[in-house]
Amino acid sequence: MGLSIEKMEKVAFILKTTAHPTRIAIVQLLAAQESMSVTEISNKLSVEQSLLSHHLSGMKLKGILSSTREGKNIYYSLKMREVINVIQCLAVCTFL
Amino acid sequence: MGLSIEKMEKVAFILKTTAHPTRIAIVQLLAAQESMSVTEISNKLSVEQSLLSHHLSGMKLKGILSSTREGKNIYYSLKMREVINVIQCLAVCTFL
DNA sequence: TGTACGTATGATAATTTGTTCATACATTTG
DNA sequence: CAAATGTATGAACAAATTATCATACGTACA
Repeated sequence: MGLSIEKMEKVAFILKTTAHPTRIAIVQLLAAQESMSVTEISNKLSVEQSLLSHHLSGMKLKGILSSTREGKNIYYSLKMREVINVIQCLAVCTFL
Repeated sequence: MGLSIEKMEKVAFILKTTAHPTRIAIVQLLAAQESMSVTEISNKLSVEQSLLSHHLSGMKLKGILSSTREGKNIYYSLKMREVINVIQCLAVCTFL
């Protein structure tokens, strides 16, 4: 139970990376869909391309997502699947 | 699985409230200890009184903690115990 | 009552995140 | 190769968080 300071910092880091409605929505999509292109995600979520790209590359940098190019498209998918549980954990609270 | 926008915002809200090393440390303490005074927490974590107080009242405002006064002291305790799981979820990842 | 202790509060400063916009890069297709 | 499509990037700005400081508030006790 006693996490080290270092570990707490890492956990905080990942939590921060997840703590945004758009990014939660991205995780939700990729939890259900294995992989999606930027345009697909952008349409689904109605988020402007550039902004979405910033979110995506941040999440990738931090190890939450991974990406692979296929022709003109780049497909993102969920690498750190634990975040699904993290979100589910809270989403399940009826009082939220 | 398909969370509403509203729910995603609420989840993000709680995640944000947790996503900080000091606040994670606070949750850890109160997961193991039921309740602690501000001074006790401050000593344990070596966080300055005023800063700690800001963290604590924020977390209280957002429903994560609750507090009760006992004489000169104010004791905080964990109200939303789900956050323990949220943290545990990530802390368990060996790659973190 | 006044002094000491524990805690909160509010202003401000410092830092970090989020957003927008213009533009660049990569790939495919005509 | 030029044009079109999909995506990334970087700068500039806006907004939110975090930290610091001074000070106020509440309670106990001499």
